[in-house]
Amino acid sequence: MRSSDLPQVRLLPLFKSMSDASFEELMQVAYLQTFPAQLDLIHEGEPADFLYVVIEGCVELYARSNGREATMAMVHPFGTFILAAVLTDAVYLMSARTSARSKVLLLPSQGVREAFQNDDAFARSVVTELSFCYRAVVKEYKSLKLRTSVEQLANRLLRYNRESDSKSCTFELPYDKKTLASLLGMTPENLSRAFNTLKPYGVEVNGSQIHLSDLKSLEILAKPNPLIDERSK
Amino acid sequence: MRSSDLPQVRLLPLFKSMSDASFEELMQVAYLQTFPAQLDLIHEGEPADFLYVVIEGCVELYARSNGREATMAMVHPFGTFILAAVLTDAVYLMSARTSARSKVLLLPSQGVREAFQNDDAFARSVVTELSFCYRAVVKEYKSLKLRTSVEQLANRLLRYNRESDSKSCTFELPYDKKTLASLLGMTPENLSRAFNTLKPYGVEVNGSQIHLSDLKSLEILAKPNPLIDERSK
DNA sequence: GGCGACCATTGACCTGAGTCAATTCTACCT
DNA sequence: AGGTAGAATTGACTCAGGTCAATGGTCGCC
Repeated sequence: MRSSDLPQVRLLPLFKSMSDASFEELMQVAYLQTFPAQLDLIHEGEPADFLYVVIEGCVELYARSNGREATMAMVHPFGTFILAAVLTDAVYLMSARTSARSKVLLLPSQGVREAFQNDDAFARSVVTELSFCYRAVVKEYKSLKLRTSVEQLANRLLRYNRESDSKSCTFELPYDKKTLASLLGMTPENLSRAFNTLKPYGVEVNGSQIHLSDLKSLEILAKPNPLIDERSK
Repeated sequence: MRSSDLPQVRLLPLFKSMSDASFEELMQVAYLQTFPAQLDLIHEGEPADFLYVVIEGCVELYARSNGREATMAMVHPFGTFILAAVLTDAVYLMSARTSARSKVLLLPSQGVREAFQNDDAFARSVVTELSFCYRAVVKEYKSLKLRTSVEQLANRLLRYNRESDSKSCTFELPYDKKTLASLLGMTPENLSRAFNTLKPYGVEVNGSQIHLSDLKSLEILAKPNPLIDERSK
């Protein structure tokens, strides 16, 4: 790992309050690598050798079973993945591939567990991050169980709009539609139809450009729920 | 809390390696209560005032949104719930009600967070428990996304059979069928039909008694996956 | 013992979503 | 500019699962 990258990493929430000693020790065995898009990083079932931190780009977590594949989550800077497996020295439950060209920090599990033991501040950051990931999955699970496809898409669009700081109600979809469909638990065909269903509610689609011309009516349909849709809650 | 209950609690994985001092401090503000069945304990959206540990009985975690309700998980002795909300001082994401008459330990959030800060052994147990809960939800989420209703039911039956130590392939359903249906993400009517679909695979139902007379063939249908169905992985 | 409430089951029907196939669109490559 | 591969869309069809309604079963309670 190049020392010029260190300051950037040092400031991440996960490492910010760590002692200098633990940080240096951990970074001595860490790798910071840039991967092209669509590269498989890990496979479910493998022992958790590394903790991953996304520094740039975007990583897709997915899983396979019964002959099917589904996108489980997308990880953006500066999220981690597979923290629970690393801490309990278990196997990965999900596979991961880069969705775009991405810069990723790899921390050997053993080192993470040692730092966790030795550095209380780090331990606290880890618990915060773990709780955050946990709650994020619970929200996804709730969304899938309690909403129809159209409601899921509507809420997703409202969320992307909220998170794009533009006031114009226009934004880019962060992933291609195939990935978005899998993330929402549907087929690309059905996503396409869901967009059509939302047309009367002011959802205008042009490639990956979305414009929401009638927020009020879209919200009535979507019934957004902070306990599902707000990242921070 | 009665002091006669203390030894039992002291031996739980979560508290076993805690220092005597921290344990006593935490227990001084704890409640151990027995609740009748079908009693609401907490509601999603409320601030996380307590961490809950199920000592006896069974607690159902459920959520509501968009006019629907779904069972998210069942908690058995000696599982905890709402740990992530307590640690991050957030609101509950799920509601909880007793499914049977249950003995539950209530630990004030503030006390848990203090013990977490002051007692490293406890902090480690907490992280283990949190990771375990996290991975359990990921498995549920995978199951829901990757399996049909019938596959879900088949795997659930195989699991209950595995966990009942009887060699006879006969066991009791742990909850009533309504709850099981909601847990598996379907209606009671459809659960009933799913049982019928499984009849040719040796699934014999008599009220809440289940007998599996052809494990081989059921497994071929279910395609069990350790990364979804094994609690310990 | 009989009543009532609730759960479970079954059937008929409907709807949402997946599948398959054909077509269009887009981006990229030469 | 033309060609190609992959993505997105559309239509027709199928199927899984939900809804509604009727019936049967079980349990607790008076």
